[in-house]
Amino acid sequence: MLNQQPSLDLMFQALADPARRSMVERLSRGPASVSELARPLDMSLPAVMQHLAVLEAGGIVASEKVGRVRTCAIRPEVLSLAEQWINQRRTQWERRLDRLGDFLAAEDEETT
Amino acid sequence: MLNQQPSLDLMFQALADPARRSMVERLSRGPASVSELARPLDMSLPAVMQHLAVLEAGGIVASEKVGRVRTCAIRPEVLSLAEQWINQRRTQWERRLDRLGDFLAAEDEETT
DNA sequence: CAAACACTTAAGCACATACTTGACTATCCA
DNA sequence: TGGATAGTCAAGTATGTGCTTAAGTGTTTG
Repeated sequence: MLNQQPSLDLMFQALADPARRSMVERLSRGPASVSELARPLDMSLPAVMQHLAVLEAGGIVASEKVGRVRTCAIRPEVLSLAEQWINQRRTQWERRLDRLGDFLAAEDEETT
Repeated sequence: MLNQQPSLDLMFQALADPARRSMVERLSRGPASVSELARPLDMSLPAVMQHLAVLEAGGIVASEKVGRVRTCAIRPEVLSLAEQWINQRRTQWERRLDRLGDFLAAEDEETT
């Protein structure tokens, strides 16, 4: 299938859980099976599957089943969307601060 | 007060809601009062206060009350932490892909 | 001083999340 | 073929989230 026009809601939601971030962290070092993702997590396999579903719903991760193993991988372009949203708000704020700084400096200049 | 050593959990959690992102978006254009944040949102003031509390718990926003108005502002350094977490996973994945590409290219070179 | 303003608190409710266990289904391998 | 492997489905439960309304508390302002 491999569709996906993911929402920021689901993307950030997916990243808001330590188990899911641990899975992403593992996947950032390369593809992995479900049980590989599960190994370091102190919870049942079904629980891990549910986390995986949340990551897929957020578009952060894609997976494909071959034989009896499901292999998971990161979707970096979606990760990048979340990154960009944050970056845009942050830099807008910081540009505003800079302009304010310039304004205050100019005003100071004027009065001296 | 102004303490804060925020967790990724609470940061991403805070960003995972459209009302809260709308508040951040508004704040990225400069400080605002609670009712200013509430104006475009179709919900009661108490609901907005609860969203604000989530944003503060995540460290994304700080606020201070002067007289009867509470003024809110973005904490860009915290926003930057979330950004960095994503960026690190994404670039790690992409570096891996690059190395893999190099490897395949070299292998191809060898066999021709 | 009284009314309007800008929150703030508390309580309650519907729905969503993060698990669990138990049972089941396909591969794969000896 | 039969057992181990890797994953999946279905329920059930406890806790968390996102609202609401109703009733406050301080702060201006006419």
